Amino acid sequence: MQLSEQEIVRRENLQKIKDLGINPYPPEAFPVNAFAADIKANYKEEILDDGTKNRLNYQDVCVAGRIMAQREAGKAMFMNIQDSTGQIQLYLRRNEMGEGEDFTFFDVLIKKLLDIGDVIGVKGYVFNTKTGETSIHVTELKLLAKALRPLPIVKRDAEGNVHDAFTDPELRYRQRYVDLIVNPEVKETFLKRTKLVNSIRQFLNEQGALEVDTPVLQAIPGGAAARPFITHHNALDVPFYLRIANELYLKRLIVGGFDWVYEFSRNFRNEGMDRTHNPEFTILEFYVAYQDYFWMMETTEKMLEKAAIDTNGTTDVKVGENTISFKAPFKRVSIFDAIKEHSGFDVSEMDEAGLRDVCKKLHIEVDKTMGKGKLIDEIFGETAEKHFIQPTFITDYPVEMSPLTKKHRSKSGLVERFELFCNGKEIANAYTELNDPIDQRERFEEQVKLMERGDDEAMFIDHDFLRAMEYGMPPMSGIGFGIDRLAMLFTNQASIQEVLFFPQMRPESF
RNA sequence: GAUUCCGUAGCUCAGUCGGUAGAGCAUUUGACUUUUAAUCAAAGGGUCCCGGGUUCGAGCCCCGGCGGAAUCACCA
Repeated sequence: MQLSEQEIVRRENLQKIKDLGINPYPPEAFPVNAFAADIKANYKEEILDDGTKNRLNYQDVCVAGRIMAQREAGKAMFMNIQDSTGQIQLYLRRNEMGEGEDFTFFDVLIKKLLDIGDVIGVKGYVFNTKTGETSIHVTELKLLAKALRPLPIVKRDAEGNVHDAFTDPELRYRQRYVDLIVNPEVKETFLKRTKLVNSIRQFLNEQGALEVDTPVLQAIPGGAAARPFITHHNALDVPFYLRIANELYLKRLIVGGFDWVYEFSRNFRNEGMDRTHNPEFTILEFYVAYQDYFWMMETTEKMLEKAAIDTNGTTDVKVGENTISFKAPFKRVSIFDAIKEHSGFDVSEMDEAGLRDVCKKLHIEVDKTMGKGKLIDEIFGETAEKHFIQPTFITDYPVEMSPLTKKHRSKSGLVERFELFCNGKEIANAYTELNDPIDQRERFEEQVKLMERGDDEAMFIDHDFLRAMEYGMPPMSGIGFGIDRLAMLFTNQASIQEVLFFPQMRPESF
């Protein structure tokens, strides 16, 4: 291994620390009793009549964290350490750190052998410096973990400007741990993502929904139209697919008698990667017996309004140039009205030839494998989709592109389906679910025809799913939310890689 | 998968017309007992992503590859 100058110095320092009889990776617990952010927010002191200070709290703290900066000042020293809540300054004095006249600990270990990046624990008392910085006056220091690689040094000045920011996306994503250490706003983004997920989970649990787990390894990759990853089970000697959706399993559970089930489903799709697609991603799906897609729209509004407030404290979310309001209710527009409004064409009564003609006039590329449904979807995607910035339900899709959806109660050729668009992107997809097993079998057979026509994303027939439906599937409504995209919206990130801790990358060679 | 752009010290970046490789931070040595982008003095640190080619001479020009980003296609 080729070591840099700084790595060699740190390895030498490690050996010197061992030579001093100090374990650079001690096993025993360190009794942390305070955190940087709490101390800085809550420390209090008063000035007495004689001018001396009376420190009121945090006079016996144990704090652990990573050294982020060192400033030597003669026989004293300042450090910034960073714990899970933020940074706080340490103040150390030579004559307080030794035993008697032996100042080895301060002169050698602290001044020479500790480096930026090392994890330490300190005991001491809190005070305010002359310049007003709340700091820990350290009386004891313990090395908890020696760092052998130098961190990127990011500096922030008094105005809050960042200097020498660690920005290279490749390094940030491949070494997310470093990104999280030196870029506090990255940590913020992920904390928000978890707040969002917690809010949704809380909402669903309070409504009486049941969180469940269903198979990731599936013999038939159902519930969506996408290319799957394929793997192999050795003992059974059969192929398995990583799930592209969990829809058909959740519906089986509704057959089994649960009224409302949900799952945050990690799905896998073997498709291109870009700033809105990662090969593995998270969809929240839930299915609710005896409800329809109108009820689902109202539930979606409630859930997202709460999620916005829980995540950002307000229903307004700033995304790039736009401010998006998640205040319920959301607009509802049928897909045909949306197309008419943004393309000028009324495609509601058109056959496949008419649709192909419209595509030609709009200069939309199509191929022979596309059926009526896919053509309509294409026209919508090219002309209308990007205009829906505020949350909008696009409703009543053509039957051809919705093989799992119940036919519309009053409009022939359509199904009871909506997609929720936000900032010009789809973030949810919901149906009044098809529960007629004869109809479902016919729809699957239509998919087989599409497959034969060359559509490699058409759905497989899942015979066990049909069997379950034949036992009697309660009417229900179901929905899927793109959780990563929701997280992007709520954290104002333009790239999915910014809301995934470890986005997929080409494997690194060492 | 296609196109465009990018790859120089641990990090962030300069590098002119093709002519001995530069800065700030970090590192090392020294000074400083309330500093905070600490300051002051000095020093060290490079497979210029990899491999070819052109040239007397390549970080720079040409070709191929690797990695990343953006746009497009597929998709959520």
